[in-house]
Amino acid sequence: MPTVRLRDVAERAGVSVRTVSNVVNDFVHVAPATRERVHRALDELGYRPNLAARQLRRGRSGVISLVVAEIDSPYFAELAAVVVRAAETRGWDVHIDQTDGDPDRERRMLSGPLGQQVDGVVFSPWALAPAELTQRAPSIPLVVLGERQANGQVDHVAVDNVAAAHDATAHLISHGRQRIVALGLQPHLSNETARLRQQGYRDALVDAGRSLDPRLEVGVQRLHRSDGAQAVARLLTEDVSFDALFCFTDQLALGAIRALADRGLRVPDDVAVVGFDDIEDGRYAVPSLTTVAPDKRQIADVALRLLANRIQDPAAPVVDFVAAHELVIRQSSDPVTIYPNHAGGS
Amino acid sequence: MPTVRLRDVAERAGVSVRTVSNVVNDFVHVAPATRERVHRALDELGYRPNLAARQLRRGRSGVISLVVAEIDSPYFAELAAVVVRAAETRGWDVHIDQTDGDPDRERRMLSGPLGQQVDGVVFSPWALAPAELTQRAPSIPLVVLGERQANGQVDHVAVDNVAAAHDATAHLISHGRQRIVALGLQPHLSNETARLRQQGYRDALVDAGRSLDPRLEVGVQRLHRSDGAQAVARLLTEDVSFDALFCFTDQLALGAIRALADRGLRVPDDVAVVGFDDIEDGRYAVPSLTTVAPDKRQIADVALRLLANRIQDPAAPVVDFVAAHELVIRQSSDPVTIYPNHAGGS
DNA sequence: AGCCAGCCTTGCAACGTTGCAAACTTTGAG
DNA sequence: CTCAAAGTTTGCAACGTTGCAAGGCTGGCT
Repeated sequence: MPTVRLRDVAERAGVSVRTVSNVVNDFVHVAPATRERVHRALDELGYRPNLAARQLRRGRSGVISLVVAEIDSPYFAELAAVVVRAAETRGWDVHIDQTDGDPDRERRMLSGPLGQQVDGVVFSPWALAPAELTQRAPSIPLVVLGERQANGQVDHVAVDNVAAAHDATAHLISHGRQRIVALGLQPHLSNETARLRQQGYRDALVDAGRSLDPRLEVGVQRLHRSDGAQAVARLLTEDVSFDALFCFTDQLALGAIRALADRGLRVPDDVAVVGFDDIEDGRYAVPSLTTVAPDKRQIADVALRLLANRIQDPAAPVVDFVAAHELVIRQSSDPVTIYPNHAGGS
Repeated sequence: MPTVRLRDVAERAGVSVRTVSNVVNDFVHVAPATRERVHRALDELGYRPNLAARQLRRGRSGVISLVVAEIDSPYFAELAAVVVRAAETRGWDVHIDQTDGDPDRERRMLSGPLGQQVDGVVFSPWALAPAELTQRAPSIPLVVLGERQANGQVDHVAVDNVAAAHDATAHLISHGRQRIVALGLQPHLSNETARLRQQGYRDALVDAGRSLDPRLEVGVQRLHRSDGAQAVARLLTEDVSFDALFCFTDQLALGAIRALADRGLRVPDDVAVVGFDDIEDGRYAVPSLTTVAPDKRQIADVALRLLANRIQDPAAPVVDFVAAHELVIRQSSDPVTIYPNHAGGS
C-alpha cells in the first residue's frame, strides 16, 4: 500500500505541492482546468490526507473526545450515538473514552485524553466532585454533561435533576402510593446527580405533606441492573414495606422489576416503578417502564454547539444550559396504560 | 495553557532535546542523574507528548478503529466495552466508528477510517458481502468480526453461527415445540450472519425430521426491538400459528416478547422465545431471556491479538478463529427455570 | 503602449517529534 | 599509560502538511 502524498499527486498532475493542497482544501483562485487535472490525479492515486501531518501543521485535529463512565451502559451508549451523529454534521470525529466511574481516570481525562490530540472534550462525570471540574478546566475546551456545578466556570448541559425527580415522585404520590422508595444513592461517590435526584424526591414528599423515612432511601454500589435487583431483594428480606420505587436510572429500575417478579410481586399493582433516562430497554420491557426522559438529542446538539463556541473563543462567557425532560408514563406505574410509546426504533 | 514541548523541557533541564526524548521513551543509556533531572523538568512543566508529531515521525498512531453498525445497540456497546478494555492492555486507544448498517459507509471505513490515522481496524460488517471485504483488505491491517468469508483472505473471529443456531433451535424442539419461527432474516442486505443462522435453524428442523415452512421464516428491516415487535404483531394478525420464536438477536427477542405480552400471550407457556447475543437486558428481562451467548471477552482478546500480529507482520498467514458460544437457558424457553444467571453485573 | 489589479501558482519554512549516526566521555583491559 | 569498548549525549534531517508572502500571468483601463 504505497502511501500517497501531496507530492506524488503534484508530480502526476504537473503542478506544485502547494496547488494540490489548495485544491484539496477547496481554496479559491484555482483555475478550473488545473483543479480538474489535480482532481483526476487525486482520484487516480487514491490520495488520502495524512491527518497527523495536517493536525501538526494546523494545530487542530477535528477530533473531540466523549468521556463517559461506561460505554456499555445503555444510557451512555445512546448518548454516544447521538453525540457521534451530531459531531458528524460539524465535520468532527468522536473519540470515546471510558472511565469505569473511577475518579482517578476521570481526573486524568480532564487534563486531556489522547495528548493534545483532541480539540475539545465532552465530559460526563460520574465520580468527580464539581469543584474538581472547575479547577482543572482551563487546559482544554470542555463541556460538562449532567451534574451541576455551583459556580459556573465550565460550560454545562443537564436536565433539571431536582425538578425531574420531583415530577417522578409527585406522579407516584398522585397515584396514591404511600411508601415510595428512592433507589440509587451513591454515598461513597461524589456523585452530584444522585444527590440532586434525592433532593427532588424529598422535596416532592415534603410538598405533599409526607414525612421522610431514611429506610426508604436506598444506596447502591453501582448502577447496573444487578444493583437494582439486589437492593430490592434486600428491602424485601428486611421487611421494609413499600408500594413504589423511584429509581435513579432505568437500569436500576429494570433490575428492580426483575427482583420483584421473582418474589411474585406484581408491577404496578403491588409496586409501582419509575426510572430515569428513557433507555430503549425500558420502552420494550414487560411491563414497559415509566421514566424521566431527558432530551438526549438536544443535550448532544447543545453540548457540541457550546464546545464549538468554546474552541473558537476560549474567553466566551460560560453557559449553563438546562435541557428539556419529560415524564413518560408507561405501564410500570399506571395500570391503565396499555402499550404506549411503542414507536421509536433505536 | 502554554503547550509544553520537548524543547521547553530540554531548556529547563539543561540538556538537549534529544535527551529528553530519550528519557520520555525510556531509552537505555541515559545517566541516572540526567534522567532524574529531566523527569523533574517533565513534571514541573507538565509535559504531554504531541501525538500528532509523534505519529508523523513514527508512522504509527497507537490508535485502532472499531467499526460497528451502531454503538447504541447493546450487543455492539458491550462488545465495544470489552474491546476498549482489551486494547488498553496493549497500550492502544480505540476509535469507534458507526456505519448505521449502511453499505457505503462500511465500504468507506474499509479503505481506512480517519485517514492513515489508525494502525488497524476491527470491523464488524453488517451489510457488506464477504467478497467485498477480501477485495479491499490490503490497504490496512484488518480483523473481521462475525460473518464468515469463504476464502480466508482476512483474519477473522466469529462464533459458529450455524452450530449456534442449530443448538438454539434443537433446544426448542427438544422442549416439544412444534411450530418454530425464525425471526431476523435480512433478505435486502448481504447480511451473511443472518443467512448462517437461518441455515442452522433449517438444519436443526431437518435433523429432527421436521418440514420447513416458509411462512415461519420472517424477515425484518432492521434489528431493533421495534422490528421484533412489529414482526410478531404481523404474524398474529396474519393468523400464522406458532409456539416458539428463535430470534437472531436478543433485541428482536425482547421486542417480540413485548408484542406477545400485549396480545395476552404468555412466555414461555404459549410461546417460547430464544434470542442471540446475551445482552445484559436479556438477563434481567421478565421473563429472563434464553439466548446464545458468544464469548465476547474471547472475541475481543483474539481479535486484538490477531490485529497485533497482522500489524507486525502483514504477510503472516491468515487466521480464522471460531469463538466459543454457549446456549444459556432461562425462563423464556423453560417454565422450570426460576431465576438463573442472576449474577454478573455488566 | 503602459500600467494596475486581480487572478493564479509557487517556494520556503515550520508544526513537534524521533531515526540516524557522529561525537564526546568514561571505564577497563593489556 | 594507551587504546578499545562501552556508555552517554548531541545535531541534523525528515515525517506530510499548510501559512505566508512573493512571483508570474492575464486582461482591462487609460
